[in-house]
Amino acid sequence: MSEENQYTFENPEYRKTYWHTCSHIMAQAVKRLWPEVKLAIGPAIDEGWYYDFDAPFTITPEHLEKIEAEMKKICKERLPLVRTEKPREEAIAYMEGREEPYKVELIQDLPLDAVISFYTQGEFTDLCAGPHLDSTGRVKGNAIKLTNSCGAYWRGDSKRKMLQRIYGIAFPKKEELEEYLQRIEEAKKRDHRKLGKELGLFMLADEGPGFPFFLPKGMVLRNTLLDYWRKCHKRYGYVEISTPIILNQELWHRSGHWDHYKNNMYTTVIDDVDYAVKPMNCPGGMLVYKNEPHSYRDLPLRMAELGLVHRHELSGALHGLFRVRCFTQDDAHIFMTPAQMKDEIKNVVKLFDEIYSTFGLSYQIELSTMPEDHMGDEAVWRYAEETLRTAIQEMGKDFIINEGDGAFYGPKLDFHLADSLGRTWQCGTIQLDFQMPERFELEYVGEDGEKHRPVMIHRALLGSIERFIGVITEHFAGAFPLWLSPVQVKVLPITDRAHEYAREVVRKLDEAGIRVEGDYRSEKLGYKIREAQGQKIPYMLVVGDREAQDGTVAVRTRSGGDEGAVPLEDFLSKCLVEIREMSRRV
RNA sequence: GCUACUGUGGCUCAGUCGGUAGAGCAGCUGAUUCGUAAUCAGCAGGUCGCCGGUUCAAGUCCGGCCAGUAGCUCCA
Repeated sequence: MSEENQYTFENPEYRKTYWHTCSHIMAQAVKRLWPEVKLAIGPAIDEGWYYDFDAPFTITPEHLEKIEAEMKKICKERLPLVRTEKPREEAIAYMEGREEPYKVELIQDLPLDAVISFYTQGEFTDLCAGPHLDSTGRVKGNAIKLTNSCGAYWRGDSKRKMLQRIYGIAFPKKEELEEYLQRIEEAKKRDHRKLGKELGLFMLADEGPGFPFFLPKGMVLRNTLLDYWRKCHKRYGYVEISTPIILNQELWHRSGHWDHYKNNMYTTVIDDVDYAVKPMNCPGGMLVYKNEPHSYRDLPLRMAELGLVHRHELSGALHGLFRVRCFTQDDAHIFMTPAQMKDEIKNVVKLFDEIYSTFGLSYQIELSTMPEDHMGDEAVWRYAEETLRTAIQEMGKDFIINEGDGAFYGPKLDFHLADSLGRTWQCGTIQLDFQMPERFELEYVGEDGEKHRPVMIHRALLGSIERFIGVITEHFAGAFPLWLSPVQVKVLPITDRAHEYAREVVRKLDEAGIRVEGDYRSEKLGYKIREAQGQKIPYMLVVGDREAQDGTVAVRTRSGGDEGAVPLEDFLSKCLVEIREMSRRV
């Protein structure tokens, strides 16, 4: 990092320091206004900071305004921030004296040899490792915005007290703050819930919270996506199966799901026998594998399934298509010999890369390791984790480690994609599983004529079809590439005289396999364009007397406007090329 | 599930201090035939999320439930 760059806002380290100091200023403001409020923690985050408080009243937007005003004052006071260190007992006594029980708990939980440091600004002192700006005067008081307040559990533990969290953001210049807030507003317009409604893609009903309905246009999108998915999977050597949605409870006991996942499972009774609705597809896949004997020559055996699963998610977790209670996983179970593992993982990642890049999506990989609630012994887990790690390292991929976040049957690589507001959602996942083959006693006959146990990969690429459609809706802001657009071309006759020719254009495009509609209403051209534009239809073909005469169409794109008249045949062939190439041009 | 907030025609939203609901768009009908982002007129459409309470009177106040939103927890 160059010297002059060190103290600019572009430097992420400096930015974090700036926001961390803001969080202290906010806590100081809160303590000045309401001394009875207790302090919990207040770190800088990727965009801004938050601070958790235990307040005897509900924090409302009016409170936030008062806090902002007080923060402005503190900035003007130019209070120097001074670091001090205290020995453990003294530190505890100090925070006890200040009646800050949460701080006392934090200090008590620090390792015995930890350096315990404090930062003081004026009358306010907080337990903090730092670093900080040297003065509250370095923070621009009128470029601070407290964005919202909400509940948050103390130490992230849902069994402990719920505190009140205030989120804030700040910039060195007021214009930058306004620009940031503007950007958030723009991003909200791309929300897939809003676009899904406007574009007629999907709906949710009170009669089934978390159970999405697909509307005709959404169904075209979904089917087109799946056609593409099937083509790719065939090329990568997958076969496709389908397994039942409901299977008996004995099976779920055998798979381990009952022990580890029953809180999220829907159950039913058929002829006095207990059944469960599948929350995952694997047990069905195991039964298919066991349906016939396998030779090492068959491996790796890649069995894909577009499996509809149901999971009882907490009501507060539901979120449009991103978090639902029933969804279709583009699942696959790959059975292989231990020696094939690493190559097969790479093969899966290669397929992921191909499909994600078709949409222009970038991802972040997380390696999730053994959770507390797991099956199987640790050595096997560590071996599986190591295999996943080396496979992606050898492919030159970056990843972060998510300690203890694996599935109960094995570690996994998760592929996270971002939504319009930068929140990331797990889509793809590659999970290595030594447990399930054991539990289901899967076998294959090896070269040596002996029976061996295969290893298994569970993987989902899009993750959930629903979630993925939500992600690409936001990614494209509803303006899907031509090949994916529910309606690819809209023909707009200018007057009734052009209707006959318009119908001919529609027929020709339709026969060529283009998804085309005509707008024969008695409305002005501008009105029809406005509506087609709002529906983000890639191509509008304006046809009037001139076009009917010449056998042409006046092409208008949703992004570039009027492109002039071309012969219908020329438009059609260009269109077909664009679809075939799955271009992301428009 | 937790904390807070929100819920008015298909959509977006008004509705003051409690006095019995309003607009624009969409829809329908008619007129208009108009060349690149909204033609005009008329009509129709709401037990104000649901249940209960307070009151002479509740969209409005109170309670409970349901659903949604933000975040937490959890997760594809």
